[in-house]
Amino acid sequence: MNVKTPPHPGSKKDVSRQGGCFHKYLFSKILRQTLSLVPSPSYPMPSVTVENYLKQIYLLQQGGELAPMGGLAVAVGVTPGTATSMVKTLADANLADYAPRAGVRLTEAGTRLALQVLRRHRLIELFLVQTLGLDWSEVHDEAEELEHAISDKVLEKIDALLGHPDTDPHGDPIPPSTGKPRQQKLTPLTECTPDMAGEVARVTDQAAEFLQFVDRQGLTPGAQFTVESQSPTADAITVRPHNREPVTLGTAAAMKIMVKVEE
Amino acid sequence: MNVKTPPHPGSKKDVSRQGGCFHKYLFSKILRQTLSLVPSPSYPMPSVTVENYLKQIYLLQQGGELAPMGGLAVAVGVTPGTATSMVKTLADANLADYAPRAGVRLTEAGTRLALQVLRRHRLIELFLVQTLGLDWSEVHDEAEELEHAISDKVLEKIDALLGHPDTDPHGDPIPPSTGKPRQQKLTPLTECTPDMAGEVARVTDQAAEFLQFVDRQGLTPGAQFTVESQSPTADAITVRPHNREPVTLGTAAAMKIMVKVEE
DNA sequence: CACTAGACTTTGATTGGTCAAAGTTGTTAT
DNA sequence: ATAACAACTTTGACCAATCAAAGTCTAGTG
Repeated sequence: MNVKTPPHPGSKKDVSRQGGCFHKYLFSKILRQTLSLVPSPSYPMPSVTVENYLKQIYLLQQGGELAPMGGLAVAVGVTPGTATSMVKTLADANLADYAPRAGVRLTEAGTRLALQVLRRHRLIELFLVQTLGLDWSEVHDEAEELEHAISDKVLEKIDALLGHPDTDPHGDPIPPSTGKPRQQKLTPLTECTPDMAGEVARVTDQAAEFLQFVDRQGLTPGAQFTVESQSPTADAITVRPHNREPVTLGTAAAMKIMVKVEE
Repeated sequence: MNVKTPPHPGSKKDVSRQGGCFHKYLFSKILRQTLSLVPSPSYPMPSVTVENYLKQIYLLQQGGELAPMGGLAVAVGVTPGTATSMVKTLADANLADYAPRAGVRLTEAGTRLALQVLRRHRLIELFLVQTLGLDWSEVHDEAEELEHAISDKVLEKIDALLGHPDTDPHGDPIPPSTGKPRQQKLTPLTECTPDMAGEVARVTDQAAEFLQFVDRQGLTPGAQFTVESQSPTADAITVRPHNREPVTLGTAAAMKIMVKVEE
């Protein structure tokens, strides 16, 4: 029994990602599970929209918690009502568990897909910086588009070309093609105390302006620094990157810089 | 007066290509033209669908002729009715001239967009072969997706990386970013006569199977050859690529191979 | 405990893109 | 001239994704 879902009977071309009819698939999947005819045939290509929701839920639920619907709506850029209805669809598809008025969490299948999207996104970012020479402040938006268009084959070529890297230009970990993502144990810069030395590991804000600032100050991932002063009451921390002028950051900014502390 | 079309009021993210609301744009464009407030502000991003229709119309109308609706429907993989209604939309947008029951032709604006799509497609193909090492038989389908996701900025980086090439791996000309595409004057292999020598310049069939065959026989673009025999009645032509075994092709296949004849 | 503000969901409508099937037209053959 | 056919268009429906606005919870606060 062939379970392929003809997207549009009579159409000649493989419309694939964009055109794929996810909802029709759901039907056949439920059928298959009910009848227990096929083990677990890996999901066909979800729509760009579904991929974006999955990715954002993944990013919002970090730590096993439920992602709040409001945050999700903002993250994917839709109204709350739209998010609700889409999340219900994801739940029907067994990609997410939805607790009305509480939030949403990815299932294992959903997590797998989200990690694939994230892997595509981050490999593309690194590729754009490393191979094509774009600035790290502009690659996030580019990757946002490309992550939905690139095939596994091309992605693995890029991965190989880059030497199977494990972080992107912002220090975000690139999930492996299979298996669990590595967990980094990093400290936010806000928790560093004077005289501590460390290395910038990750910048958790993709806004171009912030990234350009970080770059100008010499605090890109890999940069070594020493903490000069820190004061929660003054809401500020001053760090000196090696061979650079010291920089003073407010707590809000410092929180976005994750750091590996020297032992 | 700012003419930007907010895709979804209140949305934070730039939904850009996929989400862009082309029809709403049309409205504002008509407004602008009517009121003569803005000169001619270059079209905003058409949807993936519109891009595909424009590309296929361009490819079908080669020679100033009208592209037939049936052929267009097959080319974009939709039913004839769908093609009709989409072409009407393109005509309303001044991207195409539509003659009911006769066919469709791109306007200048439509042609400009189609050439951009084609440029993206062909540069991507070459990039995939040259930089990422994919086989020339598989890059067409990959590029079909990527051509709608890549920004001008990334495209021009790729163009530079490849040294501003002017043909893709199949010998198809890469349209320049502005201005008219070059016209090659090539001969189909079917029109070659015995003892003529020439060079394969272009293979006008993107089917993987055919491309693999052509590759195995040593008839990829750039290959030198001599015609051994030719007979329209036998519907066949035999050519010998330099340093290779001779190959006999039927007319249907030979027509797909375009050739530069030695003077 | 009763209210209220904010978070969330529901409802009803819209849009772009599509199909199936019925209707129309232009062309060719008899 | 007319019949038949293929190509095309029209019509009515559908689906995914969305929004606006009205409705409903729920967690606090007084």
